[in-house]
Amino acid sequence: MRKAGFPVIFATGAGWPAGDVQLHEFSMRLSQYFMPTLKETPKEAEIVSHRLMLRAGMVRQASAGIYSWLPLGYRVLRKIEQIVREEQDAAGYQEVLMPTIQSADLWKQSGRYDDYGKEMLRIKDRHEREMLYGPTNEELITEIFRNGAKSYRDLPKGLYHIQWKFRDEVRPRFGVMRGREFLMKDAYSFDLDFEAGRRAYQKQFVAYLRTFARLGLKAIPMEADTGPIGGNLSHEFIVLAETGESEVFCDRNFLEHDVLGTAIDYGDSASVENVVNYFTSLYARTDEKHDQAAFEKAVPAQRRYTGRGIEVGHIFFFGTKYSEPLGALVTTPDDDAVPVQMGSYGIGVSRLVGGIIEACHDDHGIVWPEAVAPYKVGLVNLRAADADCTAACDKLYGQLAQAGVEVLYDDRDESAGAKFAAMDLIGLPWQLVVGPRGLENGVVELKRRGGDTERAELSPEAALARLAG
RNA sequence: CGGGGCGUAGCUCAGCCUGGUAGAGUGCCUGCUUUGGGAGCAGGAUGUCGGAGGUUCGAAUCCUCUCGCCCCGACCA
Repeated sequence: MRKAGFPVIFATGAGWPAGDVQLHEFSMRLSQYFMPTLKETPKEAEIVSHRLMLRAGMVRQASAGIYSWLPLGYRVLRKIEQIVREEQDAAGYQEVLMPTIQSADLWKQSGRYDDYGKEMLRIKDRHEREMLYGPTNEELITEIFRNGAKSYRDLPKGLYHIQWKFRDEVRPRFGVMRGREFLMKDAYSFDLDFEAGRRAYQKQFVAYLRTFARLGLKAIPMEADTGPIGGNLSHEFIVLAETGESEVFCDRNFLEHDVLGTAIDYGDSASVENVVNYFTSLYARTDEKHDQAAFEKAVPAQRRYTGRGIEVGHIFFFGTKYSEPLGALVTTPDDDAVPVQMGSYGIGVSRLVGGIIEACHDDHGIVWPEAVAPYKVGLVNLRAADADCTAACDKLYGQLAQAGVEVLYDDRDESAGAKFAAMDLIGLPWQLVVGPRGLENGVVELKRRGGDTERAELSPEAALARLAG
């Protein structure tokens, strides 16, 4: 969502109210939006994020663990994706796009065609060739690299893509948090030797800290098992949420450190390493690895934090695990041929939508962090049948859109209660409430969605200034 | 893949035990009245009762098979 240079489209065709300005990038009338909200919770949804996503009209289940994204949900997904993209770019990674469907050949070379078992969705094409819907992309990216880079002069390199993947989970659950089809960012680093590879790993470590902080989350890096991907340098990033699947023990210093407040120079490996060293020196473990005695020894009582969390990212350094069997060799300055050193770095983009809701909601609905909210402001017209009230709303709507403030305008002829409930449910950070009662006194009401119950009556001009500022 | 549960209106669910030809709330449509926290009254539309077979004069209901979905466990971004 761009902040400047936004497109302005004047509607002239049928279907739009005559003379109305349509600013698709920034604004939407609820009367025209496809946002099928539900008053009651569909029975298949157990956990809060799944319930809220269905009720808010963000997604619909297509089949077990597979979802369609409706406009509201897709907007959030794209915002998360964009933040992830910006931080990958900032860390010096280049975006590519690999296919969802892959040939089995490379997977046989790496030996994972058998290892992956039934989780891998196997397909045959019309020529009876063995294909698969990619559960991940190490093999393919290694082949791409192998064909395009031959020398140490081509290193280091970092590539990433954001693509749908499929893992045929035995038991998909928790809505988009544990779907079979999911959107994932995966990045891959290519370096000449272990030391350079370790630096690449550390860059991603910092990029992850920044990414999750920008998403409005507290994410804690924890030493992790390497799982079927293999290797020995690995961290999981766990987002704190009361409803998280695993119990987490950590030093409170994690929660208080502001990574975004620190300027990062990715070109300065010493400063990157400092950040990594700080975070890896603090105690942080999931219940599986938790050692109460070690916890008490490492962390003073007042700094001990116990909570729950959801895994949203995982980074690995795995050296030559794929470059060796797949023959991704580079020539060294001494004219030797050595397998390239690799790491891979995943973020579950679609999972994050659910993860953020798990971390950010209350009894009334979602409470979006501003960075990923589908719209910044919900403009509520309390009396759509009242000409003056509607005129005031229409004016504010146009002004907000022109100012580049993303606004969803509830212009429906519904009861006030229904509108408030819908706004709370979809969780936009600001509610701008306009009713005849306030207008008599020249004021509108501006409410902050969420904990701090910030709420003020002020003139429309002041509200506009506050939101556009 | 082991254990459990559920499929009846868009959504939540009743009816099933004890067979007689389908209901409620909510949502949707129309009209009127309302309007600051999911409004009121009146009228209206909506179902291959998940599917297939069987038993029966007759099946949402009983029997068999099957498909789908959910929960717990093992597994995982």
